[in-house]
Amino acid sequence: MSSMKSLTSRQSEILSFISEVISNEGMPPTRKEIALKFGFKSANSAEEHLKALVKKGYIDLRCGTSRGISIKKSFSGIPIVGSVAAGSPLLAVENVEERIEFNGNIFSDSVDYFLRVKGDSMQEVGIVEGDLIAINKRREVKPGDIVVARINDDVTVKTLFYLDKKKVVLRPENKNYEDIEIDPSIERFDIEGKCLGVLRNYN
Amino acid sequence: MSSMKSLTSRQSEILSFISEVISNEGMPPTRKEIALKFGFKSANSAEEHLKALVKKGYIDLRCGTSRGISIKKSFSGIPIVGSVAAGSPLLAVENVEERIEFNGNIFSDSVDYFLRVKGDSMQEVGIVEGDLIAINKRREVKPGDIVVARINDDVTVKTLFYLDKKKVVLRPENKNYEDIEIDPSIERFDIEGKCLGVLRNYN
DNA sequence: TTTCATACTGGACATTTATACAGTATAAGA
DNA sequence: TCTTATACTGTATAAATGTCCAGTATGAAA
Repeated sequence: MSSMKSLTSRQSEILSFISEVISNEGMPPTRKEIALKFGFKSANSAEEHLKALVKKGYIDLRCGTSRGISIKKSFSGIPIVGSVAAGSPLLAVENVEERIEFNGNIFSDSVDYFLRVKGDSMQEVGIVEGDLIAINKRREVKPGDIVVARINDDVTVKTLFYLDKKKVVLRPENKNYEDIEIDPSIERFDIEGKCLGVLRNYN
Repeated sequence: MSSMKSLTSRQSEILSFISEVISNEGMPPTRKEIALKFGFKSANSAEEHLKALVKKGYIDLRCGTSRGISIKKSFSGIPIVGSVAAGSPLLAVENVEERIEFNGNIFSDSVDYFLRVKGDSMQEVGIVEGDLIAINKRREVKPGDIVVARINDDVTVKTLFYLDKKKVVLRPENKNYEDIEIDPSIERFDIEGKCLGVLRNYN
């Protein structure tokens, strides 16, 4: 898992396309459809890319079967980000504890990853320790949104209360905690994404 | 939606099989695969069943396309049960407010339906008004489980605290509410299912 | 009674599809 | 430098697949 053969940008595009077609059309594409999408004049180009993806362990091909492409479980699905190592990107391999299969039109935007909630600072809006929150990566958020923010090296989930160039206020949803005020010109501050919803699994 | 053309048992079996193959194999079956499954000696039998399903509005066929079967959204997916009319079965048409596409290995058991939460009686465990809770239909539950129960004509979601033939205690997870004690030999009491998890969508 | 829907078998055939082989060209490693 | 991986075009072909037509048989509806 850690030493994963890297894909060329073209191969990566192909893999994304396959994944996209599966979720949009409900079935994997044919070689011809891949060729059409990328402007290949021969279906064999698609075939060769597929073989490369098999060789590198990203997909399986069922031979003799139309549309017999399946994306290997370990690389499909949406990553669950557990504890975040200080300063590292959220989606760095060491932060991804697992991946889950998840298809559906449940949330209002696409889910880039799930973040496992630590602590009780959001318990009054029903977000509790261990919950998975669905995150869409974006910089633009508005007051009232529940956001994933990075303050210096720490990642936190709070309600955005106020935001301008000189001042940011993040509000915990728990009477025992106080608002966090940040001056982005002094402290390092970044919006990592917006919380689209919550997923909790009992047992 | 309400006056849905009914399927014959064979058609229903075919539809279930298609749905099963899609979720297991990641692509719809061919006519031949359907024929194989049901022991038809001709792929045309499958073709005719597919046409019947199209005619009755349960699926779409993309012509000339291998495996071009798609189950119509309105009949796939998992039902969301909103307010429950007194005395009616949870999954009665009038109680289903919507359906959502939902595939994945997220919950510990299969989700039969989602129930939309009313009120704040479970807020201390992070289940709040408007949340969807994933329910698995079953009679057997144990203390500690969050259950969907029917007391006389009312449906309620609570933590099961105690259960024997003469006494049942359901516990709201909110200090403002008191335990509900039922004598199943006097009151009508049924376990409708177990809550597997929570789904919440902001915005 | 005639029609129609259901549920099949059997055969035929055009398309779709997977997939091999022969090339061309470029860039990276050994 | 020789090899190997990448990224394509072009051609070919067997197998898979969709889909039509002609039957048979049954039961329900008109």
